[in-house]
Amino acid sequence: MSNKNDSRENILAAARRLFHLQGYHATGLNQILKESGAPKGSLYYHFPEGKEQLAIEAVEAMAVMIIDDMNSALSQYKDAIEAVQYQIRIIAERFDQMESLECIPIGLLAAETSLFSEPLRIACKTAFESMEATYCQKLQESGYELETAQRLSIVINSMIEGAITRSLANKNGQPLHVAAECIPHLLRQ
Amino acid sequence: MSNKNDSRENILAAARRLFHLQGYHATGLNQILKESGAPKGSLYYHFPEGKEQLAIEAVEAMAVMIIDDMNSALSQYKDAIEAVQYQIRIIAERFDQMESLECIPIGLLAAETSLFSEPLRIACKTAFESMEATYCQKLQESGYELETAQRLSIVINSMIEGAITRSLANKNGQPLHVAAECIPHLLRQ
DNA sequence: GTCTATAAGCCGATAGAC
DNA sequence: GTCTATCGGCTTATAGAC
Repeated sequence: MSNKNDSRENILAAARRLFHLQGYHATGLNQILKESGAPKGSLYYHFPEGKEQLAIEAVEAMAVMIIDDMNSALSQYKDAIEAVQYQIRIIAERFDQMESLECIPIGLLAAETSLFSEPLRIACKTAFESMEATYCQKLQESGYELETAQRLSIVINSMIEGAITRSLANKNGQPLHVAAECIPHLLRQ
Repeated sequence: MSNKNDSRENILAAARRLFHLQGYHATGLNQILKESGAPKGSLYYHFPEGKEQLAIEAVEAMAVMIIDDMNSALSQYKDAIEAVQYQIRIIAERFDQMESLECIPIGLLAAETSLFSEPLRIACKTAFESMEATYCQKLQESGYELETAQRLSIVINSMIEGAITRSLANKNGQPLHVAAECIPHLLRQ
């Protein structure tokens, strides 16, 4: 009863972490099982559709985590421009210290799997839309009209995802810092 | 003599195409060889360091191709803002028609391999820098100061990479079209 | 429900014939 | 230089004991 949930949750937590860090194709089920401590039979009992189902649930869990972090950053400033800048700078500093790079973009999974698995593509798309809805709400609270806020949310999200990838290649947070500097120009329109 | 180059070039061309379309870990050497028609022995003769070397050279070849496309798009308009918008819209239309999605972002390879292979990370970083230098030159020709042009080039590149990924998840070019609309606000500063 | 043993196939890489 | 046969290890997935 509680064991069931524990086992399932352990597998899912390891999957979320590893898929987020390494991507879909670089992460093997054996690695996930080793890290979670569960045996292979459990995985297929809890996730009968195998790796694809596990990845879909992992993406959903990532989105919850990311949006949680976003909200706690965005709530630090009332003004949307300052809030988004602050959120980007928090991510940038992680790259400067090359610590806890667990937050590699969901975009990696999206790009890897969009032409490969339709259900996974939908899961990534839904995750992106939830993230954008979070920006959208903050922008509306700062006085932007719904339609403008929606368009800007997509651009902010794209820019951050791209800047994270760029920062990975750079091995520092500079591209993210530059992105943060541009937010005022992007949002004052 | 010419056979040698043919074989090598065939392998490299297939590698470039497949890595660009599927990413590093999803692409097997067997698939590359099958597509290029070469046997496995040839691959290790021409690329003695194996898959990693092949991917590095493939990334370099991708960058050349991409920059070529960029230049022919950017040269259509004298004004940098219009030129970049035009370039983005060309990519967006490919996604609208879901055709020739060979141009999946280099960011996929960068994100996949940055924490995995240092030489590959450097190759991706260098590719990004070449792309940014191309934007930078166009911006300088439109009157931007060097330092401003450099910062903006990184942001443009990040935004496009992110918007391509976002468009992949969306299965249409809308995020790229929205990004193109934002270019004037980003560049009028 | 939990776990093990194993299947069937692909991976990157290599040895060695020609 | 070109090509084939093969290695050891990994992959996802399953069958079946407990």
